Amino acid sequence: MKEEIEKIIQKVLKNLDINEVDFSVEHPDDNKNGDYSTNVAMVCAKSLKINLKELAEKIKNELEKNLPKEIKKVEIAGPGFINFYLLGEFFAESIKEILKEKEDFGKNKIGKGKKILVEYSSPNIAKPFTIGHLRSTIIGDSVSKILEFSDYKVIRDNHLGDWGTQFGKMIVAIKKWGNLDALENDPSPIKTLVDLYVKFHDEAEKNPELEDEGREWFSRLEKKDSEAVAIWQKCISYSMKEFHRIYERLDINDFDTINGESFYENKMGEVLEDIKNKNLGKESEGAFLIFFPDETKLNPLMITKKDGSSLYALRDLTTDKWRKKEYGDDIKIINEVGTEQSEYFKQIFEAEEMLGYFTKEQRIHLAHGLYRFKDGKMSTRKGNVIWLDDIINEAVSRASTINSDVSEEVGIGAIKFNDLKRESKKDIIFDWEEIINLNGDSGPYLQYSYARAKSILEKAKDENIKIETTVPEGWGTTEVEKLLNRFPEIVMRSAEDFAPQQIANYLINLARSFNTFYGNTKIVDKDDLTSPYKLAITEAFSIVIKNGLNLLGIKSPEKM
RNA sequence: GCGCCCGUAGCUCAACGGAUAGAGUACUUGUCUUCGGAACAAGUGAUAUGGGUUCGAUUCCUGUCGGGCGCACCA
Repeated sequence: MKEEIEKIIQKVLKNLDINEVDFSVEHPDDNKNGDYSTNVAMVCAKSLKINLKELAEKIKNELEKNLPKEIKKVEIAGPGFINFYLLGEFFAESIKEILKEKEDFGKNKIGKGKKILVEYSSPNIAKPFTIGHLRSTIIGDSVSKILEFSDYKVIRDNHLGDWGTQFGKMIVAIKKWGNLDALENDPSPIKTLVDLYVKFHDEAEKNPELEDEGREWFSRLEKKDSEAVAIWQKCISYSMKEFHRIYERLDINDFDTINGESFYENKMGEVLEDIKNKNLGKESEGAFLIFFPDETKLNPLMITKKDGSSLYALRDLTTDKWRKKEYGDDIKIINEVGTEQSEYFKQIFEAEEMLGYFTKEQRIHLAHGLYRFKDGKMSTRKGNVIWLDDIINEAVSRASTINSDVSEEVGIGAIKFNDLKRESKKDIIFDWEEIINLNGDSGPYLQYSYARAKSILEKAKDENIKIETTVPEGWGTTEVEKLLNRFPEIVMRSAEDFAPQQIANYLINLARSFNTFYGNTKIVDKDDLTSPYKLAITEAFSIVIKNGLNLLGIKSPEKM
């Protein structure tokens, strides 16, 4: 419809001999101002320096000659907007469409089947799966789902942190204070490993030589020293077991590739050569780094250390080069990583452009902010990590006060929604009351609304009432109908911006309009159940909200 | 010190350069003995600050203040 209106306006402008105008057609926030609205008159009046009101009238008159049948009327309002009001039948049509397309409703083609790789989650081996990784996991999963829904060919990539100096340190700690055999029977080996790692840092403060020892063991690992490799592999197997358990619980386990950094370890030579061939690298204080043309804007990027061993940046460049070879030159890559690495990614993107690997359009750093805590209860003290399990368990236990049968779905959904409902680059103030609240802007509220709709439909089915999309007199323009109609457009925008937040906020508005539509339960009386069109809206609502929740990775239990 | 990000009701968040800046929560009030009342409705309450661009600025540019993050051998 939007496109149709744009076309008509183009035509009208042509008739009026006005060319090249950059106008827009949008939904007014307040639907008193119509279903669609255009600023075309204001924009034209400016560039043509003519009287706004006269022009608006002229355009309006011309428009009225060309209106499609779904448009009821056109009006000039406010500072010069031209507003379009649609007939109820238009919205009833989209209800029909929703009932027909079901889980496909909202799909769009903006991806045009192109490949896009989303790197997310990426926990570190032998480290806790923290709430920081949780954010990346939740956002990455949702963005992947949204892109897939929008006809992208999505490659979900879990880039495990399984390489780096930290493993040298880990090996030193295990050898000094740990016991490999005991680890084998340890019920929670990761906790033990983390304790050892913390101990390493404590000891290293008193005794800095330990750091050198750690670097040396990492160097041995890079040279495939058998003892180092054996210990390293043990760490991986303990961690992977733990990660799989967590992904299972979060219902996020459809990664296409789980290649750790170590996978790219033997491919780094090529990249080093590229850097040398293009003359981009320079030595400084024994280390090897890339300097950027404008040094005031971008700090140099270190590639290898003075002992020759690799750094994160080299492994990342190698990873991306491999991806290009594997998935094609025109692939886009999204890294879902915290905001603290913003500058680092700028360096990487610049380097990849200079190396001729990718253009900047192909590289996206989707950054997320930190978790912060309102009450000091779960704040991080030094050396005290927040374990993801503790957070999930608390969420589930709080959700069980709502309904114990589906507390797992509700608790986890609540955490996911809390993460996805806001702009991801901003920090999250973690507040349990906000997260679990059944009435607020929360996951449970959406799930509740869905269950309510399902229950109404169930009841109607028992009473043998059929759903029909014929619009009764005076219907077809309620808030909930209008919002249902907008779902595809919201999905599209959310895919363009990689922003699940837009779907999340839309769903809240939709659920609220639905609950307002039914009012308090007293109003859901016989009349409602015998109104086949009202049931059609209910059914459409249940479909859309379920599709939306799916895109956020949140389950929709039918009973709550 | 330099760079990036953020300052919107008491609190947590919205608003594709557009119309009277929306929600939730908290607080006040009303519907009211529940086929889902953990509901619905009403009310109080905000763009940190100075300048600029624009027909129009929470949004863009710029100064100030406040907060977060990053800045060479970690990832």
